[in-house]
Amino acid sequence: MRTDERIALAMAELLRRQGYAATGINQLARAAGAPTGSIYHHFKGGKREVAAAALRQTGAAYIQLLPLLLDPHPDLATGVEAAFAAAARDMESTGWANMCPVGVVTAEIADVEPELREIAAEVMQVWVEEGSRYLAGRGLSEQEAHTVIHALLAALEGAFVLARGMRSAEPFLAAGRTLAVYVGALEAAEAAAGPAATAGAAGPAGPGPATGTGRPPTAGRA
Amino acid sequence: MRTDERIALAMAELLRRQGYAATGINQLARAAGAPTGSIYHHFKGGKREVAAAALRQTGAAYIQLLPLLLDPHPDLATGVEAAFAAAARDMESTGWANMCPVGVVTAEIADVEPELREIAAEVMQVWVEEGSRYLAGRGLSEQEAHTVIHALLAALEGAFVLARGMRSAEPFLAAGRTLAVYVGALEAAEAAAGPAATAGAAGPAGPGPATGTGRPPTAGRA
DNA sequence: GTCTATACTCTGATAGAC
DNA sequence: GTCTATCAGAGTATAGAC
Repeated sequence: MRTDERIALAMAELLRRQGYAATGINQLARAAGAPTGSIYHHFKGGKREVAAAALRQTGAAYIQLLPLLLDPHPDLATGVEAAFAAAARDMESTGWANMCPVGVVTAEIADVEPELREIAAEVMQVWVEEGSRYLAGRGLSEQEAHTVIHALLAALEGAFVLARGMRSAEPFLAAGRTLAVYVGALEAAEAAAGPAATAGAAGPAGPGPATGTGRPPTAGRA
Repeated sequence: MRTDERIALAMAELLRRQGYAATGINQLARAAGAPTGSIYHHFKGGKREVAAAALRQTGAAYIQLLPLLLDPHPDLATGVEAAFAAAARDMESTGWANMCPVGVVTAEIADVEPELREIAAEVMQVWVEEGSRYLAGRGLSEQEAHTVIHALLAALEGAFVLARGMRSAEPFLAAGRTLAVYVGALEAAEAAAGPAATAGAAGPAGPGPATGTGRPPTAGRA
């Protein structure tokens, strides 16, 4: 692996464990196996530029997990619930430390480091765009895909925080269940209304398992 | 206001804007209007002890908002949606900076400051207990109250993070809508099953507005 | 490109006068 | 209890040999 890649990767790992302010250049150099001089050679902007590269890198990697986790499940609802359970297992196996660096940095220093906040915003915007495009491809309307991806990302980042504090999988499981129910109701409604409009890659995609009431959850609430 | 209260309050304010590591003692002294010596007089544990006091203080204050925000609404569903909308407005009015200090500190330094993580865990545990007790008092079963409060807290903390990064109210609105739909379905189910068991403080508490299908969202999913 | 040595600033914390 | 002066150490960043 190239040196600059090693440095950015080490930074991402440190960011999600201790945040930006608590991460020092010397510590980063040790973790990356490179002297401090190399860091400033590859990243003339110093610590901030390394963090920026780390955020972009992990942001791009994270959104690829969405199709990877949801594609195997024929209906979105069970896929969402399984994805949250998988996130819980992953975090528990790392001692409740493996949070998302983008979330950590945004929470920590959004106001004091405007440049990093801007990058976090770009990353999140990509999450929303690619995520809602994927969900639309799975049969949700554009508007509902937009709502679901926002709620999903919020629930995920928040579950990271709560699970990390309480050292419990329950935030993930509860968030996964409520979202799965919401998405399941949407899917049932779309299937009942017009399954012809969106010929997704999934096979039969009939109504849910034993829950096919075909009732949308009060589409236009507010 | 007493000096130690002023110090803890100033710390809470700094914590939610820049996190723990980036907040210095001198900055805290300036913000609290007290010299550094006073800080160590009132908090012999130094910076860490001040942060601990700030977390406990704001944690206790935040959970009181739950009944305050939900009591005015006869059904939980609209109350939840309104509460998330209120949080979005509050955050927007402060330039997307007013995050929850407990969430910030937990995300930032849960692993590097075990003592503060422990305190955050205690605060969150109180949130879960008092929150689920309140929700049970509003008619949810104990098990569902437990699930809803976990999902609600996760969605809230996560919405803070996303909204702060993207400077958008949408994470709050989307999270509020999905949770409101979930809670609304629960309420409709309970009302249809047996409205006698839980004689809450609410009045008629009939089925939801124009959505009274009385269909539980697949109670025992997993 | 890699690595060492160092300059300069700021940190948390303390001692002690008032 | 309040406040000032100061310490020892860690922080980022840089200069320059290899």
